[in-house]
Amino acid sequence: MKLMVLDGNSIVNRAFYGIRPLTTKDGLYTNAVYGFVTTLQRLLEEEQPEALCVTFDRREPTFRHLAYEGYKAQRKGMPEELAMQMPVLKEVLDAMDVPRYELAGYEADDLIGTISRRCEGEGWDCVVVTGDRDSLQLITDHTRVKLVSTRMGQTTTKDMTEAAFRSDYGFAPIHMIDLKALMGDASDNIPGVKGIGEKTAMALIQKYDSVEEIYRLLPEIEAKPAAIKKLEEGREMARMSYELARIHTDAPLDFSPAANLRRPAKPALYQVFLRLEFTKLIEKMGLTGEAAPVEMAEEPAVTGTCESEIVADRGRAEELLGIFRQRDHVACLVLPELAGVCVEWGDRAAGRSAVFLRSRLEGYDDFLRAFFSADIRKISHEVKELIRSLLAEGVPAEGLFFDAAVAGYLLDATAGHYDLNRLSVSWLGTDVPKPSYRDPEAFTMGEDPEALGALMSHTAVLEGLYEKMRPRLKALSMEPLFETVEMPLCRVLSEMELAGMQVDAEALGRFGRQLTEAIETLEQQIYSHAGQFNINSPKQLGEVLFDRLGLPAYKKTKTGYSTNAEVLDKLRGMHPIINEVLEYRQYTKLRSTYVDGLLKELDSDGRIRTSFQMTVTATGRLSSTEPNLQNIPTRTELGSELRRMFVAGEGNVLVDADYSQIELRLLAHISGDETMQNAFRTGEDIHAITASQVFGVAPADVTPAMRRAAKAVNFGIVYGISPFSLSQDIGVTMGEAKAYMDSYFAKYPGVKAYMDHIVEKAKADGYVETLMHRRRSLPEIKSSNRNTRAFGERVALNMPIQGTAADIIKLAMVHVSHRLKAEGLAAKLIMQVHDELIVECPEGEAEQVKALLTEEMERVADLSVPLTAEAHSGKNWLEAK
DNA sequence: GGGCTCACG
DNA sequence: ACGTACGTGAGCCCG
Repeated sequence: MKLMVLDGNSIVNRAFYGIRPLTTKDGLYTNAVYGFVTTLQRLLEEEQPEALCVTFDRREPTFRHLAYEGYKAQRKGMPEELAMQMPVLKEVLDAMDVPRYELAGYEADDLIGTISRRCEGEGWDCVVVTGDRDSLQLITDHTRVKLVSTRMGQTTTKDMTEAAFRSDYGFAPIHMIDLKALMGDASDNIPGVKGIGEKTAMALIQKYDSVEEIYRLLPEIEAKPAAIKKLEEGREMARMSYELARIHTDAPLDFSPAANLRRPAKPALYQVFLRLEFTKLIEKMGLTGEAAPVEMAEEPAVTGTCESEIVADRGRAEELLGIFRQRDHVACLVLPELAGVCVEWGDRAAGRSAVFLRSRLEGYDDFLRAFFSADIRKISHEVKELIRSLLAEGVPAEGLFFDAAVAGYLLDATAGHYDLNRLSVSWLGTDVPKPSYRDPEAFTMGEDPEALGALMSHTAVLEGLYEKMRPRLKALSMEPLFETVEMPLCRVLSEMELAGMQVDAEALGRFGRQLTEAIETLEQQIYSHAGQFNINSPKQLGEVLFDRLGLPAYKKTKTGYSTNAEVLDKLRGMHPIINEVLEYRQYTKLRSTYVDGLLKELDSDGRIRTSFQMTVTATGRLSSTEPNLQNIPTRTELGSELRRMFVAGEGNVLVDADYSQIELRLLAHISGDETMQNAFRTGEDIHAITASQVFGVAPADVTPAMRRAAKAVNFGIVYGISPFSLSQDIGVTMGEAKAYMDSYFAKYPGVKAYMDHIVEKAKADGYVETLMHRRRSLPEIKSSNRNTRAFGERVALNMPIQGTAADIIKLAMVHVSHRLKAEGLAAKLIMQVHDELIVECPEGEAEQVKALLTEEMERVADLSVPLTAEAHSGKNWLEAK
């Protein structure tokens, strides 16, 4: 029989510092609890112990404090963000029915010591889990310590048995106490013997085993005279330290291993996890909310008694459409492939639902057209996807005015996921597990009542979400952003995704073959220097460059040598292999990500269709996936050749319009800095003007190097700069970088003031926002961890700027799209790359479209500086830039 | 699945 | 002493 005992404080601390701040919608910190629970789950799986318990320290002083006033005196208190999680953790453990032990006057260590001895006394084995090496003294034949350590963000455990300990330390575990008595322990403020360090102490204990023995033989022991002198002087300290380091195994604890046998979690655990929004864990641990008080318990279909129906005749469908038109709104979800529509209406007390299935309802297509017309107002989930499937079937798709995923994203942009279940958990406190479609066929035929019931529950959740989220959007002044930007954008993006971009597949193929030739040559050259190896493996490449060829390794990563372009660049000229590897990397990147990657995504009509993600980024930007068309190369000449492969369709051209310096203009506007605003009003090259002002030279005397430096500072400011990173970026010393920044801030005091102000404001509010009130909550900024806090400060500087730029271009997209239609043009918006829009249109429309694009893009925001956009047209993307 | 590298704004 | 610019996505390696 085996009992596992956790050092609660040690594990929770490790979890807290190992995971980025994590909060629920209501601002409750949960990262330490989450880390603790996942660690515990992993340990249980690994060890499969029959019994389990956790020990905690208490705040009261212990006998150690009484014995020595310096004991742990310098140890800092727990940071507030961690302290507030402790009661929550205890609640979780109680709900998991895991016994926990704490005792005034004793540390967790002493309780663990006591527990392990009692286990042994009753013939049990004991596994101690802790990050603290003190506990190693407890190791015996029947007690093992699992040391948990976090290095470089990686959590590893090391099993310390008696044998493992001996091979590491060279003496028996119990003499860990003696070791500590000599060398002390800075973290607990155990003094040890002054002047005796780890090396000497280890050697002494290995030779003489114990402090007692060392002092018994003192004058004659084998050690340097200086060490002997120090030992003589430190005799008292050693005795005291011994007492401090010795873990007590006789605490007055009411304990027996059998009382700690593992028990199933209580139903309360589900409720607690819901509150903490641990949906992943709920799923993984298979928790259910049988006891959950859910309005939806009286759910339709499942019981068969409710007000729900599968609509199988035209007349009834007509009748229901009439009812839907009378209502303020209804909720709807569709099945994959548009195989059916589930509609829910009425309030939660008297909800009704109906399912319309293609397989069961004659005239289903007519129903779709009627239902998705503007006279029925609908709330739904993932409206962009819904509109896309409707448009693909030729159904206009109107009247969708609320998307729960998009609303959820606006209300918490860093939540990460907005599936209905998660939204339901965090907004309604109930969960609606995904229906398992055991037999998809039967389901779409309406013959799987359980799955049908689940679909209806999902639809029913929408109404609840709407009722909770709408007032919240209003309270945060987000209604205009939601109603005039995000919701209309759903349709615009659907249309863009459907349109796609035409690609010259033959040219792309040719380009790929050229790359392959070059790659094969380079491969041979590289092998000729170093023999065959996998050049794509950073590990193998690192070994070749730094071990075999002996080149200097400037930088390391968590796992070994760094071989990135920055490092290799410094090695240029030291060996011909370097240039070859850099070229090889460039070519293989182009071939695998772009040539092969894009050809894989080519549709049969010669066009590539990306998906735009509108609920992913923390700042409000879009992202593009499968394939990502927002990172097509442009910075190198060879790479930009790929843009030649993105072409306009027959008889068409591409019109490309981009904002000029939108983020810096927003910085000038938001910060109110007059000098920077004036710089933009002159309409000249902003980086050159900055250089002239920062370096104090006439505009005509600005050298390219000065402009480069000024540009780097301009960018750096927007990202939340530090002298170190600026110096890295432009290759100057940190002192010089600091000087640039100082003179920048002297020239643009408004920018400096803004930076200070926004950080202060973010600290006070716990969030930052854009001009249109798009919000990002920022728990990081109150962190007690320096690095985390510094990250929060940089985000506070950057998000309002990057996010406002995102607001602006999104609004422009909506306006552009509407105007292209209003003017009866065949032109279509097909692409967005953060500050750039691409329209495809017949050649004859090009001039009109250029004018329309720049006009709409410039008009959407009224800033204190001009907002300018430039448009060009061409037969392909490269030409149109 | 995480780490590294590299493509973009 | 430490770690070091914001926001993304994809391909590849390796445990």
